[in-house]
Amino acid sequence: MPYTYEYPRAAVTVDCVVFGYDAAALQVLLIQRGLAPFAGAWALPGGFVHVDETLDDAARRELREETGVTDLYLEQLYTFGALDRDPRERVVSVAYYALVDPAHFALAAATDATRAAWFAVDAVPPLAFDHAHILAVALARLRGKVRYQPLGFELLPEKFTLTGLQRLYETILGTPLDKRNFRKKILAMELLRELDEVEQDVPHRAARLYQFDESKYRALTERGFNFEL
Amino acid sequence: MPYTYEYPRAAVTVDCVVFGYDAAALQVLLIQRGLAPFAGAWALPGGFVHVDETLDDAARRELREETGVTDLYLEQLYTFGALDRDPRERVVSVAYYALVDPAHFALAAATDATRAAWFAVDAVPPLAFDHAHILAVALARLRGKVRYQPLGFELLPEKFTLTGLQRLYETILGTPLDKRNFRKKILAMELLRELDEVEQDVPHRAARLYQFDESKYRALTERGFNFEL
DNA sequence: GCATTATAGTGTTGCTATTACACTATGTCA
DNA sequence: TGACATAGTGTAATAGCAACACTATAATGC
Repeated sequence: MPYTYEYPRAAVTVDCVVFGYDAAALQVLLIQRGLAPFAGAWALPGGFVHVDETLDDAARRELREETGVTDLYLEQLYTFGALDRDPRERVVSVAYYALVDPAHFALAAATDATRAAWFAVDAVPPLAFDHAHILAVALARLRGKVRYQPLGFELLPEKFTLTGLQRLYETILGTPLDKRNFRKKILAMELLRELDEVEQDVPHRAARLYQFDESKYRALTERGFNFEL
Repeated sequence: MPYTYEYPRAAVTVDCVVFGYDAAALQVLLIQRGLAPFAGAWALPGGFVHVDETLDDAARRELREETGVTDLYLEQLYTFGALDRDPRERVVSVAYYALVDPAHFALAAATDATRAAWFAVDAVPPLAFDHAHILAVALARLRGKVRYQPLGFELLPEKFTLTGLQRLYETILGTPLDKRNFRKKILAMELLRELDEVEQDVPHRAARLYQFDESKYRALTERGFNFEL
């Protein structure tokens, strides 16, 4: 049942840049398109916004449908509205970026229409549409924001070692950090709960495990505290 | 000539939060709506995005048409997609925020359809749609961003005094700043060109005028320099 | 023209935060 | 039990930040 409008309209899509951290590299979740345009090419998960769902809902729905990822930190990134981003028609895309621990869930099985896989952010294949550009913007945002918001924890398992956390920050920021200074700073913030557990199955002295304490963070934030580096 | 689509679609609008600085207060530019919905109410300037213009172009066009403002710093803010933001139909709004020196241009004359005026940001009338929310988000962004990007200069005349610049920052940030420390810091950045001119028509010793040096800023930025406070 | 007023302009010091840096401790494995 | 791999820990020098008050200059009014 077709709908009629007085003027031609732009369609609205959402596209999601899902970051994960694994194997000591920052990864991004891509899907392989089954349909034209760009059939066979890799692309960011995403799709058209339904008329009865919010943008956030659309982003979560597309992620669930196309990749199986459900539980994640999700934040709007930017809205891309170049005239020729989609060869079919005028499409405005509201881009989101998301952070997730890849070990925490299984990717959706491949279907006829789509297949999902992780790629290291510095080794992504050519992407459909303007998705390479969107990815670049998302990376810049992540690198900028991770310095003054405790986002890094979203990419790690619930329990992690201080060295693991440091490696993550080194990977995202692209610079080595001093071990003693890093630990001093992080611990001084009192955002971490020290657990009575150590990592398992390592061929050397095991490191103590820590947990991010969301409630402490919220309490501190209300008192004007600012996370930094 | 109506257009037909398979599914109902969201319409796309742009809305602009235009900040100005005058009379020692931060101001926002509003228009009074002539048409339903919200006829007579004040609202952010904005309107529907044409199918053959980018989002940025649409924002600039609406500003020109509705307010007469043409030359300004304009940046995308956030995209609002709640289901009921517009009582007529589903409308997704890409919001922009803009900075301008109000003294630099004249507001567009009132027409049957619209009338533009400045309001102090802490004394705006009730706004149409979700525009009060959009304004709040824009203010938060401005307050956050002004600390690490030299945005303040966009709100001032080309030539300004150091005290004027300090007052602006105090107004936006809502905190008093130390005069000597402020001057030291700003001058140490070497972003300002010191002019051989002083302010005119003041009933006391006249202050020296300075000018923001955009090219110096770009040069420094490329070398990893970061504006702060 | 002199006193008043209003703002411009200017340095130093103590404190805090940041950086740079190297060794001992502990567990695993062969 | 020795070799190994990583955990875990403190200090000193430096740089950046915050706090603070007086003199200089132009205009105005008497």
